[in-house]
Amino acid sequence: MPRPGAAKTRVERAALELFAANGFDGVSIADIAAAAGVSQGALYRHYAGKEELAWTLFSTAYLRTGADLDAIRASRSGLDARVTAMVEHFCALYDDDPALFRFMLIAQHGLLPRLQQGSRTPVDAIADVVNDAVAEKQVAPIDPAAGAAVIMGVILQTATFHIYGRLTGSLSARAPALARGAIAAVKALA
Amino acid sequence: MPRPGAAKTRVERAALELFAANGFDGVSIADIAAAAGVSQGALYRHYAGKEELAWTLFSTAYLRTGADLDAIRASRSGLDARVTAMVEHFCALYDDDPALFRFMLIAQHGLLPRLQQGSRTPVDAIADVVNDAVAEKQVAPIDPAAGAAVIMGVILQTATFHIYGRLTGSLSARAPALARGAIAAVKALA
Amino acid sequence: MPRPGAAKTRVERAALELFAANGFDGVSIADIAAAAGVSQGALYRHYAGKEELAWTLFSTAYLRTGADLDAIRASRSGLDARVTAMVEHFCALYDDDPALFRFMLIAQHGLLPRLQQGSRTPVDAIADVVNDAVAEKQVAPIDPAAGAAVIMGVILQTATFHIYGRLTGSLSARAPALARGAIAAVKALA
Amino acid sequence: MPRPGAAKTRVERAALELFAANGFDGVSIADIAAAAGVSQGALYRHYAGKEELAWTLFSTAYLRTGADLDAIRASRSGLDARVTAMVEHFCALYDDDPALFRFMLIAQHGLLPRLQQGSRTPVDAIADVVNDAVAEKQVAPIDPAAGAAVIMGVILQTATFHIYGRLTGSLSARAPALARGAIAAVKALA
DNA sequence: AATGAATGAGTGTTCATTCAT
DNA sequence: GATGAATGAACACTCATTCAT
Repeated sequence: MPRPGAAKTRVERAALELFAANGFDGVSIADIAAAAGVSQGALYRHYAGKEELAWTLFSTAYLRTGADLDAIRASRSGLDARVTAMVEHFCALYDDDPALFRFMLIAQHGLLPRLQQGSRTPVDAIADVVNDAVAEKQVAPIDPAAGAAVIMGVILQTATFHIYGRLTGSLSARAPALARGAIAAVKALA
Repeated sequence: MPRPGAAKTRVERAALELFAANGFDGVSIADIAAAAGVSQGALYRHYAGKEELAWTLFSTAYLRTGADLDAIRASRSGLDARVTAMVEHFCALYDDDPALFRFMLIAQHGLLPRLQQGSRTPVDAIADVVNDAVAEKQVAPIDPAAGAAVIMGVILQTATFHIYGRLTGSLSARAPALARGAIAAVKALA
Repeated sequence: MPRPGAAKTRVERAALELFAANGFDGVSIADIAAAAGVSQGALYRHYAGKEELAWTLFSTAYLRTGADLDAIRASRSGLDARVTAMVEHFCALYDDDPALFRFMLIAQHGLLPRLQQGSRTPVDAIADVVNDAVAEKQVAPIDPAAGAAVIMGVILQTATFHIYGRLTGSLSARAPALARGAIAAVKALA
Repeated sequence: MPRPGAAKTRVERAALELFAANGFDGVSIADIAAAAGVSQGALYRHYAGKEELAWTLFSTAYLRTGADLDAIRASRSGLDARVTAMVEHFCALYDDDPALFRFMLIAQHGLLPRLQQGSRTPVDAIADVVNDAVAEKQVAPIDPAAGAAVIMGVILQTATFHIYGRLTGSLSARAPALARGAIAAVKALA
């Protein structure tokens, strides 16, 4: 007799791991239910369907990350400090829960278009940091989205290489170098 | 009464566009056949199955890109010149055939593990460029894979932003800035 | 609103009759599902696939028959008594469930090789009876398998003729004559 | 440039071997064409379809065997001499072309019903031999079909055991014993 | 609340057959 | 006459979802 709520947590964790490993279409409701030790029907008490389950997992994690980055932006000033902290945050996120990170990386292709306009995504937070830096003349005028692209590219591609085994070891150990790379890249864009 | 061979070409183009837009699992053989104006059975004369069709499209494009980058590396010297030419190459690739680019971006998650060891991928070519630069003391010693990650990240994430509409206009116009960003990022890694 | 478990039984009966009448490849899952009054998908809750369904039906009936013949051998002595009882058993089997008999006759061509070594088949039981008779000098030395062949041939070909309408009436009525024929054939082999 | 007619022969041989090994449904037109070294389309110049090809092979061999047995019956007298010759004929048939024998054994389940009434089958020839023996008081009165069943059963089941490896060596070597068994079985039926 | 049997639409694939060349 | 590309109907099987218990 497990305490209520435990089932939901187990389902979410199982779904996350399976989605991360096999992609959305590579996982069946039967897989998730089996991994979570729950009946298939029970899943539908908590989620309207498979898609909604994935969407809940994704949007929660994605918007949470956006909020975290917003908090970093609010608590620091200056492009260098902010980007450094953000890169560290991403690296810690990856090291703490690679499955969650990989899930976000994979799921965006199918789920990003579903985000309602105005949501604060990680991209928005980073673009705002770039925008601030331009406004404060820390960097020459550039498109904030273009700046956000190179910052995220440096991080995410490094994570991707790690997933595929081209890089090993903790990502956090690489955070300082990645931060330097991201900052240099933004400044060189202009 | 189309001439023979035309069917195969039409199938490949249709498959590429559909895969790029909807992902491998989001496209059925029926979809491809309908888009190509061909019967479903006809597909199986040219490909052993859906997976093999996708694999052929992917590996052809991916290895072709690897070969192109190897050619660029062979025809130039110096980190800056090589990376600049490579970035230009990627941007032109994207502008010429965004569907192909997006397909490669999407398909790697499922198909990369299938590449046989020793194939020359785009990553290998770029990593070799970084390795050369280290050997020639153009940059301080860094892991070639880490260097390749930031270079590819700068390019691919920018392309991704373009796909999702966060950036507009031709990517080639951004090539010089991206090249500067990529080069600066690599040099700052050390 | 049929009670649970009824579906499985109905599926098995429908499959048996259809396989007996049309052969394994002459029956589709759709046929079986329709005859059983069940959806196609429901079949897969009970069996991994069409092949496994046929295999279950066959091996159950075949090994059951082997066990029955072993029991007959254990409960009697002497070639004549044993063969007579076995022939009666086969005839009763045929009369009780001609579809099952015909299914076994047909299915062996595809499924016999799948029997794992060491299983007690009807052939083994009969061959052992012949072997015993040789050991006890009731018949001159012959290959037990050759003896089993003629005994089974007498029975099975008679059943086959009945299936094709060359013989009519209950097979059990013919059992005594068949038993005499089978016994005489074995003894004449030497 | 093979001489005309050669293709048809190669097709028939290939079809026979494949059908014998894999059953009618286990062989595709593509398989046959490939094994015969002929295009798929070419098959339809000689046969209306796959079924007709199988039917031609079967009816030719089956009716030919019937005719052979009729000839044996015509050229000899007495149950013993006739059955002995017939058993020898079957054994020689098996030894000379096991694939053909196995094909006939397998194909009858699907194709026998297609024989038009009045054709002289092997069964008819053997039943006539039994009938003659009854008429000539060589055996007590029995149903000719029942007699034919035991004679054929003795032969065919022995052949079946040989196919499945339960018996080895040439079948012709077993012909005398089999003939004795078949004759004894018929006589014991009454 | 939870189960798991059942559904039915959809999937990738096969294959006998046709027919333009 | 021969070829092989193309067809289209069938096939076994999967799976998200529903619902009686």
